Amino acid sequence: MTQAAPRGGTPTRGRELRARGQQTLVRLVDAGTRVFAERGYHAARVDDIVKAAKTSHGTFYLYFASKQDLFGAIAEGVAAEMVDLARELPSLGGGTGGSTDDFRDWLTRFHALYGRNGDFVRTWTDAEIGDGELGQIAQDLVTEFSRQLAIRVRAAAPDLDPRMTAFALVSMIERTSYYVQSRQLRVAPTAALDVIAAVTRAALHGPTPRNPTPPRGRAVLRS
Amino acid sequence: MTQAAPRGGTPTRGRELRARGQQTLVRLVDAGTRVFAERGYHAARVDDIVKAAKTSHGTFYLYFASKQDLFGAIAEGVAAEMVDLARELPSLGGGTGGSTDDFRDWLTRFHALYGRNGDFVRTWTDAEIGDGELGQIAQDLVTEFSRQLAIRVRAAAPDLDPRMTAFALVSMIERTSYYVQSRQLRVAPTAALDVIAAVTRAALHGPTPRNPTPPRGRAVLRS
Amino acid sequence: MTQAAPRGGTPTRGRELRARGQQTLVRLVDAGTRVFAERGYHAARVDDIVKAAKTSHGTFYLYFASKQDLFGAIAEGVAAEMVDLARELPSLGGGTGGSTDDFRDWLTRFHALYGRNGDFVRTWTDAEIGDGELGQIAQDLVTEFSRQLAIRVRAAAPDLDPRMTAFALVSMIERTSYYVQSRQLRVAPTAALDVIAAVTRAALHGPTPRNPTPPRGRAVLRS
Amino acid sequence: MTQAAPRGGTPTRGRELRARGQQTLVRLVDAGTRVFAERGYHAARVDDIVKAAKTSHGTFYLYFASKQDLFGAIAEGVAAEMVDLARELPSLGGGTGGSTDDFRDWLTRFHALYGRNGDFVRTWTDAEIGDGELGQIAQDLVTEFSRQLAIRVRAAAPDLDPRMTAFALVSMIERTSYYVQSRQLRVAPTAALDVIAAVTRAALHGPTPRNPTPPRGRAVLRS
DNA sequence: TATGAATGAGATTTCATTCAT
DNA sequence: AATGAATGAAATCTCATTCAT
Repeated sequence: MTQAAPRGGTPTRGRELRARGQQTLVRLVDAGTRVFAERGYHAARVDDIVKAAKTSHGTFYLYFASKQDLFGAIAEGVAAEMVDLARELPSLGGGTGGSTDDFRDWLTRFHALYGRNGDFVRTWTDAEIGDGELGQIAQDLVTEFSRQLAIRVRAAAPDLDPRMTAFALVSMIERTSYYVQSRQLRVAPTAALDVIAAVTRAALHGPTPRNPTPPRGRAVLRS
Repeated sequence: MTQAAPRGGTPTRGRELRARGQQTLVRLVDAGTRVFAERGYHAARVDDIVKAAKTSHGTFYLYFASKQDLFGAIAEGVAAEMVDLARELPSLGGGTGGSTDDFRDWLTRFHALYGRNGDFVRTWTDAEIGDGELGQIAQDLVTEFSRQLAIRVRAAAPDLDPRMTAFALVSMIERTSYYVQSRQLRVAPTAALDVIAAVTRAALHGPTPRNPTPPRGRAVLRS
Repeated sequence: MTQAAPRGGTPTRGRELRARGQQTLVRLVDAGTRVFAERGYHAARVDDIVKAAKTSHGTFYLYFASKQDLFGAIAEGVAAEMVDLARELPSLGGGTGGSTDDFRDWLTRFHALYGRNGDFVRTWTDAEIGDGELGQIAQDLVTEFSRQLAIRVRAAAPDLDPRMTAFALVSMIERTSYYVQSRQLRVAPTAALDVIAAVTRAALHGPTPRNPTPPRGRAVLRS
Repeated sequence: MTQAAPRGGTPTRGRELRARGQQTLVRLVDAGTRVFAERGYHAARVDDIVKAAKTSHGTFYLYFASKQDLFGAIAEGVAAEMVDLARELPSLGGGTGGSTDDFRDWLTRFHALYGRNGDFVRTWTDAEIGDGELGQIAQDLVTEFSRQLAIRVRAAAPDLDPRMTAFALVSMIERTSYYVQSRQLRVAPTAALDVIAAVTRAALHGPTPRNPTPPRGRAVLRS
């Protein structure tokens, strides 16, 4: 999970930046991330961004070809971070080892990363509509995320359809994080992550033992 | 699940609409639904909508106070439909009856409804940001949806935190439907719904008995 | 020589204009012609044009897709007028009739037309550089103009290269008109036209008899 | 015909340039000539120029006060060259000697010079509009050119209005060169120059004796 | 009830010029 | 003497909304 160094848009490509330029670039990327997250892609004004970055319109276009270019640059960085994280998904247990705790830890890291980037990620839907390239980034991210998860699912629960299960779990993980972070679901994050972990575990291996000693002999409830 | 009669905006409120007016109103709502779904809230132009409705700008503002007003009207209708559906969620098994098949059927109905409204629903994120009223509708919808599900969860699996589990499941159901409908996850809808149903069941009651060694003698329905 | 009815740009194409719209369109075209002529293409601001047309920015773009679109529309109209005039070039004497006076009259008409459009035409160089379509209009105009003249030249003086001679004469006619109209050459227009007519005549048929009775026997000067 | 040494703008005036500075100045002037010629005054970006000169914005303004200043400097140089050439116009025959061949040779030199500078000269119309100083240079050039030609005309053909005839001929010479150079008139330059020479000769002295059947005995064509 | 036309605030982007090193 | 970075005024264009018939 490397925090990808911000990467400028067209105008910057090929230019070597000195210290001062680097600084400005970072300020613009940071400001953009903040403003996009707060207002959404369309409502975010270039004016807001340059004000937040304490620079000028002209400077903005020295580093990025357009508002969309900046958005894309940020999106790529964020996507890269999240893909990196996905690749570090632990094994999900089953035959080959890997403990539930590993996954629970990973969820914590995911939630932390989502906490930093989630507001921005949410705006993708806004920005992507009608735009090929941006939609692609988002789609690739989901695809790769699911693919990584599917690999673990296959190993842990060979009977399940790995791809579909992975999509279902990714959906749950991402959206729940969103509801928690957006305060639409007001609970302690740890509690929410526990539930996600439990559902995941149940989906793959069976139910979470809820009481320390599961009522012995209790047959599985008929559904 | 009543398709809420389209409700005009301020300009319409209090006016009795004759047959012709009703027709125009319906045309505008339909056109709006289509255009918003295709382009998203911000990219949708009032011009597109009136063209699709084969009417004029002037007429638009005879029926709706603003673009947002139309969006809100549509959103309310859609939300009402979906809440209606949520209220028809069957019992999820456990002590009090209700079969897995009932839930699976309900999922089919959900998917069908989402098929009609999903594209529009997706744009809520786009429209809502930074806006109080619209965000409220979306939030209320999710809340009510989760509340209804939570009621069933509580009955079916008293040991689980109903609210949090409900949110996790709603997240999964909604997003997966989205991925399927948007063709990002290219699978037969029925297969996807089967997986959702299975995960839900596992989360509530334990793992799905898988084929290789079906629990002998056990009467319970194969999943 | 029909004054081509002004023709709107993309936004207008396909729309039926009512009386009021027609009026506005004409006002914009007139204002554009004036402002472009005064300031040149680049220095002309859309703001200047809409002010001169006593309308608003928004309205401008209701009729024309861009500043260039307006320019092109005007240019096409002007070019059409001038081509029409070129087609009315009289025979230039020689075997098949046609008197010098006819050509002199035509020059008067040309000069009058150039008087109305010349300032605008001058700006073509400005606008055309780097733009394919506009350059084409200008080029087509010159080509057609020369072609028409070449036809007359061929008939009147079969020994001359018609195309090249035509270009040379067109060059002279156009530029001299320009110098006269721009007051760079401060002479009575009629005098200038007389000279042009004389040079043309001399080029085609021989020198103008300058004294009522040309010195008989005077051998043509060795070239 | 001296290639006027490039002359720096305000910032340079009064400064003594060392070898390196001289070099940079020349590079800028060359680049400017090229870029202005290619793109025209308005479309030429200072950025293009400094890139072509392999230097920086900052440096540009060390040598020239503004984009216009550079343009003016180049224009002055070009104008000087052309005026120099105009002053070398040979006598045009008539009483005082001077052969047609001399004029034809001069045309060749003119065409060569125009070949080097024509693209730049063409942009004057673009740059000059609405601007006093630049227009002045162009105007002075034409005036002086015509004045020089008028002197020859007066000597060669006393009956003609020298000033007006000179303008007509200059118009033809310049524009035809332009059409040839811009490839709008696709002919061998020598052929075009022959025609120009012939028309000039005819205008001043009478028609060129043509080969096939020189009109026997018949004096001048009816006008 | 309907509509074509008009509006103008506001958004993005450009680029000649200046600054700081 | 040179340069990368910064500036901001100004230009073009958009589009939700209102007007007038």
